[in-house]
Amino acid sequence: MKEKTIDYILRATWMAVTKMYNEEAGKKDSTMATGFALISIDPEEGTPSTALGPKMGMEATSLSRTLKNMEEKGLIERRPNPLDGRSVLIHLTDFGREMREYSKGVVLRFDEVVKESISEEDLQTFKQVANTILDLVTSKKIYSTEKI
Amino acid sequence: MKEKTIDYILRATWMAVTKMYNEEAGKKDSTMATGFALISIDPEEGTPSTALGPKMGMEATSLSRTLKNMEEKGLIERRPNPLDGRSVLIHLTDFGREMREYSKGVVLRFDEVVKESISEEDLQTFKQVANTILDLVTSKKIYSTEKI
DNA sequence: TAAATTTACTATGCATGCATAGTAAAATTT
DNA sequence: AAATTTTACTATGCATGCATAGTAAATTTA
Repeated sequence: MKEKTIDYILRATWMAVTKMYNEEAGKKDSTMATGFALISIDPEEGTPSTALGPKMGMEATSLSRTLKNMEEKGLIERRPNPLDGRSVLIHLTDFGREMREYSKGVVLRFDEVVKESISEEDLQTFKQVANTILDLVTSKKIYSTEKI
Repeated sequence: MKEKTIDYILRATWMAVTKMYNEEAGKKDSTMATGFALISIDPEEGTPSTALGPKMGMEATSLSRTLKNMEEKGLIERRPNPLDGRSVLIHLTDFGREMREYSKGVVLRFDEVVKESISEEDLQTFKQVANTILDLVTSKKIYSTEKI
């Protein structure tokens, strides 16, 4: 049997985690991205949405749609930023705070189980390799940039 | 600065790879999933689509749509399977074979650069950790299964 | 063999990722 | 200060992932 490639393994692993997170979120009629956003929003004060994207690793355009859905679900309110007319401040509702706790629990539980199951040293290697791959890819050193 | 979580790192890395593959495929008006499918199709004889999904790690429903798009692009033909009236056999067109070579090049190039940049030992650890996470997730041992 | 079940797809809907395009406000340049 | 550029969104479209539902053929069961 052929050895699986790095990209295959990365994809399979992330897809499985995605599915698991969406299932856990789905138990409370939520989604993975909503959970990530909830966790990134300050529960006490308004969070500018510009702060959320980089924190979550989500692009502004995807985030905008997620926040719209979250507002429709009653998880957040988008209020104008008095300091900047272009910007919005995200405030959690009580329901949002409740769901934030749930989402944090899901993510923490996963992290705990991973840490129980894999040695600290192997996890460090894993993170370092992933970061190296990320750097290789984002530094655009792999392919030429010309259109063919 | 807080240490990034495993899920964050997995997601960021896979998303970067996805984007890169889609960019490379986009240079020839193709997509990542199409490239993966092309690589999995036998260039010489008809491949039953039941064989493709597991090989690519793609569910039947996603694969079906991808194959439909590929047929519309002229990359493949779907022919009836004389041995089974439910099944289809996927045949590459000449254009499909040409694009298959291109897609293989993209994937191989990535694999080569990764192997040049990361030690064999670290890569093995990376794969092993990813597989452990995959097992943890797919064995459903992380969360209880009740709806709340 | 007839009925029930399983298998192999196909269609469709939602979530989310990226790309592109557009708007309005802020910041910068001239 | 006016013009230009940048920034912070928002809207929308396509690709792809999963879920659900439906169809037809094959297989199994009774």
